[in-house]
Amino acid sequence: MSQRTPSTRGKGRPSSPILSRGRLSQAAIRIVEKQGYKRLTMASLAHELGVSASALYNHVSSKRDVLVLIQDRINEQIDCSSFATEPWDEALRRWALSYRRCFIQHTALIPVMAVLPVADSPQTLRMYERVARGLHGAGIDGPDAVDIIVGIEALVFGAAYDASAPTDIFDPGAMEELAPTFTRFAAQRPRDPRQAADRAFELSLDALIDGLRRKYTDPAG
Amino acid sequence: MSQRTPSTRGKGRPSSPILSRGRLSQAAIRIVEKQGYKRLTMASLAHELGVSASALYNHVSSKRDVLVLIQDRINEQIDCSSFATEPWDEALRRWALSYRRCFIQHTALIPVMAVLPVADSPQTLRMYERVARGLHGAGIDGPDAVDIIVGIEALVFGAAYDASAPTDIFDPGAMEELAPTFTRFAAQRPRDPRQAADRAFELSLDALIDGLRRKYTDPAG
DNA sequence: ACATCAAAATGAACTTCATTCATTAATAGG
DNA sequence: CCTATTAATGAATGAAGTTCATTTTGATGT
Repeated sequence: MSQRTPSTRGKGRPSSPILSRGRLSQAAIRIVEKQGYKRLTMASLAHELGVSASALYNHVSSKRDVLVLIQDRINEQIDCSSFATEPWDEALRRWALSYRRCFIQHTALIPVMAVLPVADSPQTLRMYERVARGLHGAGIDGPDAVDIIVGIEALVFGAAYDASAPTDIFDPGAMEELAPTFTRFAAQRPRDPRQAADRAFELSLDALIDGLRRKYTDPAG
Repeated sequence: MSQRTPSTRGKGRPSSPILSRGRLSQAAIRIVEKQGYKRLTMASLAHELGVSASALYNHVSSKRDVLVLIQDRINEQIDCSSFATEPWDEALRRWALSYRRCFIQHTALIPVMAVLPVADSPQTLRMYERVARGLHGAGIDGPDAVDIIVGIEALVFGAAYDASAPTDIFDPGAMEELAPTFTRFAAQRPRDPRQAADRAFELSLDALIDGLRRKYTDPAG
């Protein structure tokens, strides 16, 4: 699965290391941002780096590995800083908003990430640690802290898909009579699908966090 | 995208219709349940039906189409009946539990479903209608009702992935020192990954619904 | 019965990918 | 300088989805 770090060569030597896991993931992200995940192939990645496709396999063991590398880099951009400054509930909210914002453009990673052992993703682990400490500081411990992380993540992943859904996703087309109530409600949403998705996410996130607040912040405290 | 219904032939006639969208999705589900999504190929599906792969394209326009058909059949199994008998919050809870249970074995469908126009999925539309009516009966209307559906679905999708994650997903391996707090908390979860995932989902679902209850059920009422 | 026409099935070919392998070039250490 | 290791190459493999020209089939109207 994961690769030993294979290159300690050419330290400060004239020859620059042509390939490395770092360059590889950088190039992969470049392709994804310019052309989307459909266009990210081992061939296109190799082309971007000026090598042949088979050369990549000296540094990663599969395309899935490439996706894992990308994922770890994207995870770096998620903002967990609020746990240092805000109450746990507000920090959780900001974390979730940032998390989702980062992954709206990367839904293709979700099936990989969601079942990826944290051991393969150091940045993810760092993120979890910061959140766990934030919750710990608020007196939320043990399995519950992990469950909260997992739950927020689940909502974030699902909501990231929504934001990338097509405009007409709730247009019932010829089947309107099958669902008159739903159709009427759906028609009242914002026309901009992104705005509609944002609204739905924030509604659920606020409700979730409100529920957590009630459960974990002693009402008598 | 979607196909006209092509066969109205052989009604009650001696010759049985060899292929149809119905048989196709039935066979696809059979393969998936016996051998998993990895093994569901156009070739294997054709084999299961005793035809050649190219014959399938007279009934569906792509493999994605096959997945859409499967999805609609699975959606039929989700239990929405509680909206007729229970208060909206409890009904929402039972719906979510059933929804997740149905899709734990079908996470491969999630990337398709999540961005699928409802017009391509009659059973999904029927389900939404029942939920929307249930919420309407509780005085929850318009965009908010849709946003609640979308939010619950998001949580369900994300949580379905969790339940199919490997046992050791939170084992930090060699990086334990990067995340001591998180590691300690994670170690206290149930060993059975399915049980751990169930617990996390129910914790978040309960919190979410509690938050919704507070928002939509007048505390003075 | 028979001719006809459209739907449906066939098998071969095409395309796109990821991945493997034997070989070759280059580099660091002794 | 020699040698072992590491990395890059290009050709080949194989799995999948998809297309197409052609044939088969079955229902329909005469």
